[in-house]
Amino acid sequence: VTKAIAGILHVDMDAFFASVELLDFPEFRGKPAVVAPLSGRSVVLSATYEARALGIKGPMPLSMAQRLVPDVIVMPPHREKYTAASAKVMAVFRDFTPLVEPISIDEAFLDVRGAIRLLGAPEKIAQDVRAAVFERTGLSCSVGIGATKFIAKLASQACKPNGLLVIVPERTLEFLHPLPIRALWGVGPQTAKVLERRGLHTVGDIAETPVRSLVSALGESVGHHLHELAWGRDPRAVVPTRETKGMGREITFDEDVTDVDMLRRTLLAQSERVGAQLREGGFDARTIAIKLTAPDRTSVSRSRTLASPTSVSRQIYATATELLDILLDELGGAGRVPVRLLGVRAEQLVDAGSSDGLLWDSDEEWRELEKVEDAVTKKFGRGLIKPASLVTGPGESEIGQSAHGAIKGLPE
DNA sequence: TCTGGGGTCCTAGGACCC
DNA sequence: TCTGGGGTCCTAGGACCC
Repeated sequence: VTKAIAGILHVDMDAFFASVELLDFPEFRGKPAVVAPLSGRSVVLSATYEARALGIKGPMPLSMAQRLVPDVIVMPPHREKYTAASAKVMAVFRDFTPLVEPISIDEAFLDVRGAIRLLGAPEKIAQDVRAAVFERTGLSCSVGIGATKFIAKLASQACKPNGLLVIVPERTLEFLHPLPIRALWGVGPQTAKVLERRGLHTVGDIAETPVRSLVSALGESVGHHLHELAWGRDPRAVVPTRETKGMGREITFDEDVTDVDMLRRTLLAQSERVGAQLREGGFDARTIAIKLTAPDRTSVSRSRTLASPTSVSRQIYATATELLDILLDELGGAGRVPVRLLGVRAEQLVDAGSSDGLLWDSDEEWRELEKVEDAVTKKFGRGLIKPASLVTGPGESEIGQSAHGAIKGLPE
């Protein structure tokens, strides 16, 4: 056991999407503004601190935010800009230590314990990181420092925005125990309800509760984990690379959809994207899953493990659409099931090339595709796939292009 | 006009194998 | 003919994170 040093940094960008947009729209600076798509069931993806001060927060429905602040500025999202800004920021982090673990598009852990002799105390490093991020991107961030990932993360939450906070090991419990249970990583609305019912309100309450009663209430894994966190213990290391477990696409329709052709068309477009993403990452998927939610937001999923892994979009689609047919039958029959959300996921990824998946589609699949295309074109007056979904680039092999050609060429 | 989309991890039952 | 227990895979569902 090494001596505890507060040498883990958690860097969290401030109001990331909104701040990136403000680089392009400086006239909105200082005003309540949010990033949200302009679709029917949109939620707020990011809000400036001026908007938060007026009560807008988190993934709140846009309609609610607009009711709260009628003149709130709504900026539509631009994912590519956030991806690019994120890459820049992560690159800055790697100038300070190779031990950078991105945990989302706008957050990362940095283990700087090995850089202290070279770059100075963690607090000094954190200031330098903040300055470098601002210099290279014009964006501000907050940095929490602690002896563990969890404490570092809590510290960054506590000093937002544009802040820096060190929690030294000797004062960890003093900082930790008064916090509400929701502050614990892994305590969401459901777990909080269970704990509150038992009279546990603060992290200190959890710490005082015997592990066995936490385990009996929450299960083996969560029970133990929370008890450890409540004592500031978190053995998880900062891991720079993690393997991808799965990838998927899903969409919530503006209005519930019962039309089967529309559902299939959606699965086809999603399968295209998932296939392209698999090929880009050099993966084949062993398992294909679909997910569907009803208007009341209950969700069901069906999955199938394939005889041989694939990254071929049309194979993904063929599996997905079969699963959809099965599911619709179970739920009341095709054309009679209103669908709020539909999605496809590829799971159990293996390295492409380690498998002997089919490269080309069968005549049967072609005919199936043609039928769908015809039906959809008749119904909606346009083809299956919007040009935007035909991603080209390094990930798009001859397979993707064959799909491209097939779809563009239909119907002749 | 009250709830998105990208993920990860855990649990639990049944099948199957040894 | 009867029998236990452990391990692994598959499937479905749920909670959580940002």
